[in-house]
Amino acid sequence: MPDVDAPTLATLVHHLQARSTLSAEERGALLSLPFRPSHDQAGSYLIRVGDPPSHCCVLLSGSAYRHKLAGDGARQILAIHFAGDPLGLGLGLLEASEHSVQTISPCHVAHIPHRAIVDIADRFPNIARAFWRESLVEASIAREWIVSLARGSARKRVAHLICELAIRQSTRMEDGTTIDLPLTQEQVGDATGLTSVHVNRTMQEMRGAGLIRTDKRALTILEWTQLQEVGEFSRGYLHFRTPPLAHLRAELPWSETGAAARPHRRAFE
Amino acid sequence: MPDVDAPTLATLVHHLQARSTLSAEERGALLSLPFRPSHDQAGSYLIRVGDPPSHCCVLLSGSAYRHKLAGDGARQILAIHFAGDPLGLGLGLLEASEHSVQTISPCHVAHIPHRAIVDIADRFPNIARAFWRESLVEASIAREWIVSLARGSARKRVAHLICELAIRQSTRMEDGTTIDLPLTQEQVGDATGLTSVHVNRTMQEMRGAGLIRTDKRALTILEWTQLQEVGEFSRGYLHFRTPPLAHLRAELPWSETGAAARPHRRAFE
DNA sequence: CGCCCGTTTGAAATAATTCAACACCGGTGG
DNA sequence: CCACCGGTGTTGAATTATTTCAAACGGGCG
Repeated sequence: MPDVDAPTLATLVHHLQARSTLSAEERGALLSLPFRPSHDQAGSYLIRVGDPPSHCCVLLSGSAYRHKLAGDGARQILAIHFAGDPLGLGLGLLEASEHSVQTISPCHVAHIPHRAIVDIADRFPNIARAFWRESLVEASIAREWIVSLARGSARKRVAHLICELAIRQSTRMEDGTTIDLPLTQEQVGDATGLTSVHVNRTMQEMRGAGLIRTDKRALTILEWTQLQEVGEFSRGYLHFRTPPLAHLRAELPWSETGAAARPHRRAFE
Repeated sequence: MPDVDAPTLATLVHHLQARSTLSAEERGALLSLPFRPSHDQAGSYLIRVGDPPSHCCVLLSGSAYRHKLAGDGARQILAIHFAGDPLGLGLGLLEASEHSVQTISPCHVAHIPHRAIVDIADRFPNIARAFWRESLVEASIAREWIVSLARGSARKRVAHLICELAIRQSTRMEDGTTIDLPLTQEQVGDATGLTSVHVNRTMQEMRGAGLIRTDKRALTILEWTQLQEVGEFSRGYLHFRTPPLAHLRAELPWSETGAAARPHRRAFE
């Protein structure tokens, strides 16, 4: 029962173009990458830790997360992914993935052999740079998560996660303030390093303060500016080329210089 | 007062070869990259957040860290770097760095123009892959830090940091068990998301338990296996091609399958 | 209808922070 | 030479955010 038109990698091209400039020829080369389409139900593993890497997955629809298991069995979510996101683009350059990728909702996925990824990168230096740039941005996002998780209160962590998902979804949003939060509260906890119980209380508090409203898996941001303040969120680390949507354009007072305001935690020298 | 021979990028080549295979021609091309040497005292900024990227820094000697300021002014250290490490290799592909790099000790640094980095990557696809691989490993390390910081007790976080530094230094270590920990306890706290007070107590406990010994900035690992257990450390995420030194080769029981032992935190599906 | 998953609520336990003071140590200047 | 000094490490006691455990609730779905 095929429920979509013949799948294409157009969403991947769209995703790459959010941060890289591609020529028509390069876009064509990307669109003609060989791939195997699949439809996976919620909870399927797309990449398993330790797997010998054979292919890269592109999400054509649905959402997924990367995660890793801590020693005590707790699951730490490392990133949330939506349609268009490539998963494990550069995996072919490493011996094994050190984390797993699992679908959250039912997903359409395109599996591209790593061989083809490396080939196209060798033929088109600009595509190689776009792929490299993707990895740089992934690293940047991971570092931002480090700051959020290591330094932040529960409120900040949850707010920061919501802000990130909002900005990353903003390229595809119609109604600008309602985003797709495909996670259960337990999964939000796994992403923010909190207990589901505490996530619950935190989100209740944020609802009570009028910052957000939730309805099933849809989350509406009522006070974008305040939410950014609570999450100490500044979108630079996402390295989007395009400006954000107008209604999300509010800027924050936070900046490196401004942040140095707290004196007793002075920087080195 | 030049205190070393004419500086070369040999340490960079050595660093890259820990994870990538390079031909003689490629090594030669890397060694003939143009660069400006500098000597910077402890605490100098090599890269400042928001800087328009102009050059990549290679540490020829000394140590440095990347860091970011949280909204409340607290400093979060994101990575520790030693001689040979390239800092901001791919920065030329982004509009601005989203974090700063600061020297810890006096450092010799080679500044390579980004233009030259991109050029050599375009001419040698295998070097492009090596650079890309560096970014992938950086992202992998950042993700491991996420797990350690979000999920770990103070003991785990500190032990994990020590283990990582030990393995990363092991390619250059003579005495295998004594490593260079160029950080003050406050800086360890900034790296692990803990208070210097708590770092102090935690390290005392680890010394008391006979896991480590410290002498100024030198740290001796007395019980490598136990330290790895405490830090839930498994070196895979560093993606070294070469096996670790013999005395560090002890393997851990932790693995994805083993970790699933704790039942009530079951994985999705 | 009953079941399961996710959410909500409460109370007790705990890890880590905060604040404050003191000890140590190498360097610097009187 | 000693006195002082700033940075680092150490210690103690009170406070707090978050976890843990446990139980109940609600709503969609077979």
